[in-house]
Amino acid sequence: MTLDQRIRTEVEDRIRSGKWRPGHRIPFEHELVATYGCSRATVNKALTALARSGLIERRRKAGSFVAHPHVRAAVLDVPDIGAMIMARGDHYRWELTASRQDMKPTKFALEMMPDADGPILALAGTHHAAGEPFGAEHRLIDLTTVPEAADIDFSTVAPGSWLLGHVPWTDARHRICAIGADKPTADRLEIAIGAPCLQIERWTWRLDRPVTFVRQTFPGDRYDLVAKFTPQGR
Amino acid sequence: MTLDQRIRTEVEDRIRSGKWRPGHRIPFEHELVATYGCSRATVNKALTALARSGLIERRRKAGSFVAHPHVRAAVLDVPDIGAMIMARGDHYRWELTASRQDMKPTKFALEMMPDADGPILALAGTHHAAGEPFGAEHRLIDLTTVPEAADIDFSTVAPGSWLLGHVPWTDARHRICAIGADKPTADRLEIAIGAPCLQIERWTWRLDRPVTFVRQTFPGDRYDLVAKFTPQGR
DNA sequence: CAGTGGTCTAGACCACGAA
DNA sequence: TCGTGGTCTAGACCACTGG
Repeated sequence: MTLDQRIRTEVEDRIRSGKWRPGHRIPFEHELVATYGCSRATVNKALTALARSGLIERRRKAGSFVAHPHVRAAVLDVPDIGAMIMARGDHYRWELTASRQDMKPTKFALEMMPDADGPILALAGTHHAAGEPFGAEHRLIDLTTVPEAADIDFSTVAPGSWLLGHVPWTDARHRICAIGADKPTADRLEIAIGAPCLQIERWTWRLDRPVTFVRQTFPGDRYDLVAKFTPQGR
Repeated sequence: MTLDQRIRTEVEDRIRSGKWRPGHRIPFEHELVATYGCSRATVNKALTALARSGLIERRRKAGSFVAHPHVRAAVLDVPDIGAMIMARGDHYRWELTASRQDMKPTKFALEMMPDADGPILALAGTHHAAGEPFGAEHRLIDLTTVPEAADIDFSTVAPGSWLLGHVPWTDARHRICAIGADKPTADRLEIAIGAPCLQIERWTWRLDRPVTFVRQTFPGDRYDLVAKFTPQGR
């Protein structure tokens, strides 16, 4: 273990154990320099890392303080659906049920991707796990941002998998909610109308250009989102 | 803007714009030292930050490379429900409907908090927004880890708010799913039995000791989870 | 105004790993 | 082998800000 790691973990341990409560002033840099017998750069590196992770706050002239709990952030893995299904040992299949290329955004596309103004590729399909419908997907791809998508055969590769591997993106936004299945979705997923479903909508951008919008609908009993995380602010 | 920030953003811009594709070798540290006319420590600081954020990978002797997209991580804000409701301008009220202290974990508690072995505080209640039921909550608090909780009046303060401000935690896990409302939940939320609901379960630990388990159930039309994020690996 | 953290320098030694 | 990144040092100057 390096020295700056050691300083960081020793400070962190005192905070996580509650020995240093929120608001407590931790030793000045020059005090830690004396304690550890190292240079100020090393102490500074350790404390700067703690500040960046949100565990402490630093104020010039005043010192460094254990941060108060503030916003809690969860790290939520959102893997490729096909990879996820295969990872748990089930057979995966993507079924493309509709594909249409519009030169101008349709009403639905304008609503979901208000920044789009050129041609849009609209896809619909179903993810199958172990032969059973697993989730329904509606997707819009902005062909101005991703012209290559026009030439891809999305009946053989799921659009999510292809985009994941071929299109860099810089920002994304998720919306997660519970809805009752409507008639077309219920038919595609072979469930009852009104059955509770988890719906995930994701918008993806690349440098302020919209890349794709996707709405995925999963029967409530077939899909859980799981997130493990540690606090950002204390 | 500091020099290391400038180096970082200039490298980052080239990557995000696609000029440097995944796998591209970025200049060696000593080359950037010559380019920017600064010391190696400054270049190292910038590149180390980029590596920590997952944008580049660094290999001794070989150099630094633009990372390939790998796992996508979403940062999901999970604020205090009361604070969230008040933040959007609605009146918030917490209604405690049940409170029980068990010296030994009940069957339900053992299922949800298998590590618990001592007294458990079991609470149930409803969050109200603008006078309407907003979400139902079932909560277990491990009184061995959080003995202070035994003396708190949870009819006046929501347990989530109190725990958030008083109990440090080190790990948490979320599970998010869609379910149909059962009879008791439907009654409390004033919705139909079977109506789609978003259910969030959260386990919280402090240094391997269980702190609390909570199951929150929200009518599907009243609660969305929203997550904004940027990619970790490119 | 004085002391803190923020940043930077010009060196150094070392471990790793590709050649 | 030997160039790379990883880490560290002993200094320095400065901006900010609390007393």
